[in-house]
Amino acid sequence: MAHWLYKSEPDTFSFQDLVAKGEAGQEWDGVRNYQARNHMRAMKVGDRGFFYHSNEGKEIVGVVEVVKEIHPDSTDDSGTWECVDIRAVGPVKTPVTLVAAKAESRLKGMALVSNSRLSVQPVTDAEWDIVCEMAGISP
DNA sequence: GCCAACGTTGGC
DNA sequence: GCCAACGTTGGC
Repeated sequence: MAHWLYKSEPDTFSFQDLVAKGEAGQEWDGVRNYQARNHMRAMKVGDRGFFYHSNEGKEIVGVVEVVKEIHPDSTDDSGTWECVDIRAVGPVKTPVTLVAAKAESRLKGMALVSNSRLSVQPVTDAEWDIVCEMAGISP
C-alpha cells in the first residue's frame, strides 16, 4: 500500500476541518499541478497519508485515508483537473515539524524536505515508518 | 513582508 | 522547441 502526504494551509483548510467532514471525507479539490495530479491518479482506496500544515505550524498533524479514487475536480470547469476524496483517520500523538524532519538524516530524501512546494507528495514506506515513529503512532 | 525556488506561459 | 518573463508557493 502506497503512502502520501497532503499539504494545506490551516487558514484555508485545516486537519480539524477534515475531521469535521467525518467518514465521507472531502474532495481534495483545487490542486492545479500536474505532478500532484499524477500522484493522485496513482492512489487507491485505503491508501494512507500524512496531513501537513504549511505556513502556520509547518508540521505533520494527522493521518488521512483515500476514500474515493481519482475523479473530475468539481471546482474545475475545463475538465483538466482531477482529484481524490480523503477522510481523517486521526491526529498524530506528537506533531512532526518541518524542522524535526530536516534534522532527521534518514529523511533527507523526503519530498517534504527536498521539494516543499509540491502539494501532494509520495512518501516511501521507510519514510512512513520513521515519521510514524517520530509522531508516536503505529505505522 | 521578503525572497528563493519552481512551474507555467507565451513570444520567437 | 527554446527560453525569458511572470506568477505562485512557502519557508524564513
